[in-house]
Amino acid sequence: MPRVSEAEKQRSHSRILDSAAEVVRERGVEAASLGDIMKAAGMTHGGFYRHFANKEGLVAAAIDRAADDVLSSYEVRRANGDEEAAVDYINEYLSDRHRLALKSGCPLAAVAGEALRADGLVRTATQNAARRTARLLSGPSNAEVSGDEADDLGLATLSVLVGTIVLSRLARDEGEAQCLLKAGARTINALRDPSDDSEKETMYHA
Amino acid sequence: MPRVSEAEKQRSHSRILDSAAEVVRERGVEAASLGDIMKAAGMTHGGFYRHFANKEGLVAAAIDRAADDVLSSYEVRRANGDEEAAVDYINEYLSDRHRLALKSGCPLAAVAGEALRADGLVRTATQNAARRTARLLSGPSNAEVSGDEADDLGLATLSVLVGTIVLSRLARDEGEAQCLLKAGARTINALRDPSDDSEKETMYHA
DNA sequence: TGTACATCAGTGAACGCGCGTTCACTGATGTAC
DNA sequence: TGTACATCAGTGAACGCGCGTTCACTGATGTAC
Repeated sequence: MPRVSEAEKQRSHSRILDSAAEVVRERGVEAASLGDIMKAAGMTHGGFYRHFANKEGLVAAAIDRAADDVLSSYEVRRANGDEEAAVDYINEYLSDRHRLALKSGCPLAAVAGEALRADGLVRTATQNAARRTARLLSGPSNAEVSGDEADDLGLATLSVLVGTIVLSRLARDEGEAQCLLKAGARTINALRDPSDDSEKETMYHA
Repeated sequence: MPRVSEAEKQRSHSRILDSAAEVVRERGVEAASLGDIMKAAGMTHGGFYRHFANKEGLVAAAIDRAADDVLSSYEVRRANGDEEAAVDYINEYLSDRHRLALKSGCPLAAVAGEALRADGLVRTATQNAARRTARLLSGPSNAEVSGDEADDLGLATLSVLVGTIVLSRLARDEGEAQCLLKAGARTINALRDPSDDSEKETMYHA
């Protein structure tokens, strides 16, 4: 069959990336084999190196792609001044749908545990995903609220989201999973809700 | 050299378990090889099967052991009515020492990301570690506070701890790591501090 | 517009490697008398 | 208390397996004339 047109090659490239973004999230970085990824992309393993330098390069690109998949639309909304973007992201994040959809969910929740031991491209890609997500979740900064404080809210929210979804996926039954998701939502309310009288509330009555 | 006395065998068993508890937390479940674990225990790989049925059995036992290492003393304090046990555990958990001590730290933070994809003994051992930790962190239940609500506080706190430490270990520099740890501490204060006026405060003025 | 040819995307066999596991072996341990 | 012997903890070579990676090959694509 080969060779194939340049347009076809780009489509192959996309299919490999999409496939990797799913398989890496579903199985984890190490357990995701190039053979499985290529098979899911409808190709054989030998063609892989026409598209990526090595597995590390693919995984890093796949994490970027996964982050795009889950974040882009919310980032656009927020950039357009939609103040509900973060809230909607949080609600989707703590949903049953997300808990059960490992392969199409947040890449941080799927690979952070491995990435913290990695270096090079995979670590960097995961750090970037964390930064983007924290930024999406950060509070508005203005005259009363420094950028640092706003960033802190993003990091705090992200920590709750990641910890909650990871533990809910580990839970031994549905009930425990539901408890965790609800507890996470309550924690984030305590963190972000203006009715909270902690120091952070000042961020929200601008 | 072989054979070796029964007492010596027990010591070997302990060394393997200790070694596994460290290597599994440091490298992760999959990346922790029996060869490395046995070498760190001062033995060769062939002797392993006199002690454990297979790698899965060792890893599960190692997670139990790691949970004992980090939890036991706090569990004893709490069982003896020491109300500071949970607070001390939280402070230790969100410390730089813990962030940098992956191999002697909380096994959940080290393996939860892998365990959520596992089944069998490894998943169960990790779930047990989560339950024990959540219980340690749960609020006191009494006439005013149901056991469920107390448990919820434990799960909520645990989610914050795990999410925070995982992300702080992934952080790209010291500053970001510090921000995360501090943000986690603040979140937990908002969750547990009596000065918080959210519904959960009632747990604390008994 | 055809023709000749270099390029290169994709195939599938092959590679070395490290893994978990098995096994024949050794010799001190524990036991039966 | 000694002696003879079965047990078995630990060794190190060997196993099959799946992995990431390499490579000779194919034949449609893209290009030069």
